[in-house]
Amino acid sequence: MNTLQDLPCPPSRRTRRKQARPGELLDAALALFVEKGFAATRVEEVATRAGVSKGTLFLYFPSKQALFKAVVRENVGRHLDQALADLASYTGSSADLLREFLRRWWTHYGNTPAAGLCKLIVVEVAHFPELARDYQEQVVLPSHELLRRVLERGIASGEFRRVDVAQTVPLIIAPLLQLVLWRQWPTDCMPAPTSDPQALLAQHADLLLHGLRPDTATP
Amino acid sequence: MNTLQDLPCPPSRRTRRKQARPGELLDAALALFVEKGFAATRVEEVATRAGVSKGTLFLYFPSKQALFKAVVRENVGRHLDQALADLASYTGSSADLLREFLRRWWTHYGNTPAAGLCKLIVVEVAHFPELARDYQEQVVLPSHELLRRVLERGIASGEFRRVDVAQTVPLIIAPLLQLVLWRQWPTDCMPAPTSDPQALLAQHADLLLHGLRPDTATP
Amino acid sequence: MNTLQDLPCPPSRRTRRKQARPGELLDAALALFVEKGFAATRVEEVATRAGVSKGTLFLYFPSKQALFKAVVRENVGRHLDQALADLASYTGSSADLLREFLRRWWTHYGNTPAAGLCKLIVVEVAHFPELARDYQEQVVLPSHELLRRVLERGIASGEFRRVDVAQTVPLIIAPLLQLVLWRQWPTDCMPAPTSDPQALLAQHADLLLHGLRPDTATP
Amino acid sequence: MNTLQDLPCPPSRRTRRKQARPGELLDAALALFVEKGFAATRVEEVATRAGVSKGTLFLYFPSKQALFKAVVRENVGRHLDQALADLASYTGSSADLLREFLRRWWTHYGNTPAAGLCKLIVVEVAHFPELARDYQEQVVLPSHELLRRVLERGIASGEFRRVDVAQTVPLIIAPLLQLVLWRQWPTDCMPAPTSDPQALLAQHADLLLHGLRPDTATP
DNA sequence: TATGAATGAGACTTCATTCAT
DNA sequence: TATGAATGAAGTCTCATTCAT
Repeated sequence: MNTLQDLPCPPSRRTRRKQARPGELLDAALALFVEKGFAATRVEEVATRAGVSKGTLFLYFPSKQALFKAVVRENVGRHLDQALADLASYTGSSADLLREFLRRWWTHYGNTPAAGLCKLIVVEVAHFPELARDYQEQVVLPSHELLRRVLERGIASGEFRRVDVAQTVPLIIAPLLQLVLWRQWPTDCMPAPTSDPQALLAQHADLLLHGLRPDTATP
Repeated sequence: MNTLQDLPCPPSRRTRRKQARPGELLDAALALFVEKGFAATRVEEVATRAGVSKGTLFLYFPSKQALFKAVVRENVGRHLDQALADLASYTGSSADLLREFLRRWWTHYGNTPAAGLCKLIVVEVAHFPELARDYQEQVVLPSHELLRRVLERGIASGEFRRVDVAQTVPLIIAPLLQLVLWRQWPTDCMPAPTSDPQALLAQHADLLLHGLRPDTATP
Repeated sequence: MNTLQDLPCPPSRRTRRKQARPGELLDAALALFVEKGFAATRVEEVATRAGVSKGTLFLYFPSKQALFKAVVRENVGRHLDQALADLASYTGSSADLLREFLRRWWTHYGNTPAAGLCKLIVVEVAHFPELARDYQEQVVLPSHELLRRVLERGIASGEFRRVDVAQTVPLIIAPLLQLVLWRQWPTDCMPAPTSDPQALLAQHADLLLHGLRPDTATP
Repeated sequence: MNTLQDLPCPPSRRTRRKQARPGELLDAALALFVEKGFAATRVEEVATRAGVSKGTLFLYFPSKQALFKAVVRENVGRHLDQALADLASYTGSSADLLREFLRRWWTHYGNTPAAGLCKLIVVEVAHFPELARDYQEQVVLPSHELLRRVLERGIASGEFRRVDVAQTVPLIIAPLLQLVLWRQWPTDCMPAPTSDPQALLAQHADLLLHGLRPDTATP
C-alpha cells in the first residue's frame, strides 16, 4: 500500500528552479557560444536566454571564462562514452563494427547539441589549453584508439588489407568532424555540400570498406 | 623635346612603402585573425605588426570589419585559381588526375598562409554572409565542380565504379579541410592526429582510389 | 486559578537569541567597519560573522547606511560617559585629576573595542553629518569641556601656570586620539611609534604637568 | 643678440597637454581620494575633474589602484625632504631648533595639499601595504629620527631635562598629525577644536619647551 | 522571524574610431 | 599621408536590496 505520506514531497518551486539553474544556463551558453563564439557572446544574452538576470548567472559561475569551461566540460564526451562503451566487445565482422561505429557516432554525438562543441573547440581552444587537453583525452584519444583497434582487428582477420593505420584513422574521422562543421554554417549563403548526413555517412562507409577490401585479383 | 618625363619614374622608397601599406596591413591582419580570431584581434596589434600607427590603418580601411573582409577577399581563392586552372584540360588517367588534384591542392593551398583562412571561415563566416558567398563561389563550388567532373570522367571511362558522386565529393574534401584545421591547433595540448601531412594525403589517395576501383568480380 | 501563566517565562533560547540579534550584528559590523571601512565592508560578511543570513540583517536595519549609523550611535560615547561622570566632583589636586582623566580615558575608552570608532569617524564622518554631530556632542564636547574645567581649576588654584586653555585642551587630546589610530595600523608594514601605550601616557602626563607647572622664578 | 630662431619652439597645444595630463590627473585624484576615500571615488569623477574623459585616464594609469598608488607615491614626502634637509646642521639652541621644526613642518607639509594624505593613509593603508612602507620610510622614520636627535642634543647640552626620548617623540608628532586630520573634517557639523593652527602650534611649542625645561628648583 | 535566490543599478575597464596636429 | 591622444559606447562583474517561501 502506498500511502500519501510515503510520496516524496515535491520540492518547492524555488528549490526546483535553483537546482535546474546551472543546467539551464549551460544549455543557453552552449547554444550561444556555438552560434557566436566566446568573445561575441554577451553574458547578459546567456542569462536572458536562460530566463534569469545578468547577476544570477554570476551566482553559479564566477566569470564568463568559468562559464565557458563548464559548458565545454559538461558536453565534451558526454554522449561519446556510452556510444563507444560496448563496441570494444563487439563480436561481429570488422566491417559491421566499422559501420556500427559510424552509426553510433552519428546518433549519439554528431546529431546532438554536443556536436556544436566541435566548432567551438576548433576556434577557441587556443585560448583555453586546459579544455583542449580535456577534449583530447575524452574525445579524440578514445575515438582514435577504438578505430585503431577496429582496423587492426580487420587486418589481422584478413577482412581488411594492410594499410597505414596511423594515417587511416584520421581519414575516417575527418568526414565526421567536417560534417558537424558543415551543419553549423548558415544554409542560405553557405550550403553544406550535402543536405543528407545519413547518405554521406552511408557513402563514407561504402567507400571506406571498398577501400579497405583486400586485393582479390592478387593470386 | 623632353622625353624623360614620359618615362615612368621609379617610385621613391616612400612611395613604394606607401603603396605597399595595404598589403602589409592585410598580411599582418591575416596572421592575427587566424591566430586569435576576429574579436580577439585588436586593430592596434595589426597596425603595430604592420609597422604603422593605429590611425594609419583607418586611412586604408574604414573599419575593423572592412579590414576583415579585405583580408578574406584578398586571400580566398588566391592560390586555388591557378592550382585548378589547367586541371580541366588534363589528359591522363582519372586516377592520376585525382592524385594531381590532391598534390596541387596541398602545394598551392593547404601548405600556404592562405590555409589559415579555413579556420577563419569556419568560425566567423556566420557573421559575414557576403564573405561566405565569396568563399562559396571562389573556393567551394570550383573545387566541388572540378572533383565532380573528375569522378564522372572516371566512371564514364570505367576507371571508377559507380558511386554517388554528390556524396563522394565532400568525402574527398573533408580530409583536406580537416588537415588545415589540425595544423592550426596548438601542438602541445592538442596534437594533430598526424604529423606528416604528405603521408596522410598519400594514404587518402590510396584509400580513395581503392575505394573507387570497380569490383573485380565483374568481368 | 492558573497563576503560572502570569509568571514571566524565562526566555527560550530562540527568543533570547532573537533579542540578541541586533547586538550581535552591531558587534560584527563594528569590527568589520573598523577593519575595512564602510565601503569595503560587505553586508554579507557582517551577516555571516553574526551567524545570520544576509536577508535577516535587513529585518533589523533597513540599509547598510542605517547599520553603520547604528554601529556608531551604539558605540560613540558608550564607555566615555561613566568614565567622565564623577570626575566633575573630584576633590584632589588638579595634577592628580589630570592623571586620573588620562588613566580613565585609557581603561574605559582607548583600550576598548569602541576605540576603533576613532578611525571610522576620522574617515567616514564626512559622509554622515548627523553622526558627526552625535560624536561632537557625546564625545568631543564633554571631553573638551571637562579638560577645560580641569585646566581652569588648576590655574585658579595656582597649581598650573596661565596658559591658553582653548589651545591647550586639543594638545592634551591629540596624543590620545593618535594612540588609538596607531594601534589600528598593521604592525608589520607600519609599526606604531611606541608599542607601550601605558608608557606613552605616563610620559604624556609627565611632560604635560611639567609644562603646566608655574615658573619657579615667580615667588 | 637673441634671434627668434634661438627661442625654443613652444610645444604644440596637444603636446603640452599630453605632458601635463598625468599631473592634472594626480591632482584631481588626490583631492577626491582625500575627500571621499578610495572606494567611494569613481574614476570618472577623477577624469572629469581633470578635464578629460574616463578612457583617457586609463591611458596614463592602468587601473584605479595604480592611480591611487601613484597619487600617494607622488605626494608622500614630497615637501618633507626639503623641510627637514638642513635642520640637521642647525647651530642655534635646541629650543629654537624645535620651534623651527614645528614651523617648517607646518609651512612645508601640514599646510599643503599633501597633508590630505595623512587621512588617506590612516584609512586605506591596510589595503595597500607597499604604500604603508613608503610612507613609513619617507615620512615617519625621518621625522622621528630628526626629532630624536633634537631631543638628545638638548639633553646632552643641558637645555632639556632627561626624558624618555622614545615616548616623547610621538608626543611631539601627535598634535601635528591630529591637526591635519582636524582640518579635513567638515567645519559645520564637526568643527576642529581650534580654528587657528598657528596658535595651536605656538602653544604646542610653549608647553613642550616648558615641559622639557630642567628642574631649576633642584639645587 | 528567517532564509537565500534573484535582481539590476552602477562600477571598472577595453578598444574601435575620431580628429587635431 | 601619418600620427597618437582622446573619446565613449559597451562589456564584465559586484553587491545592496528585495521577496517568495
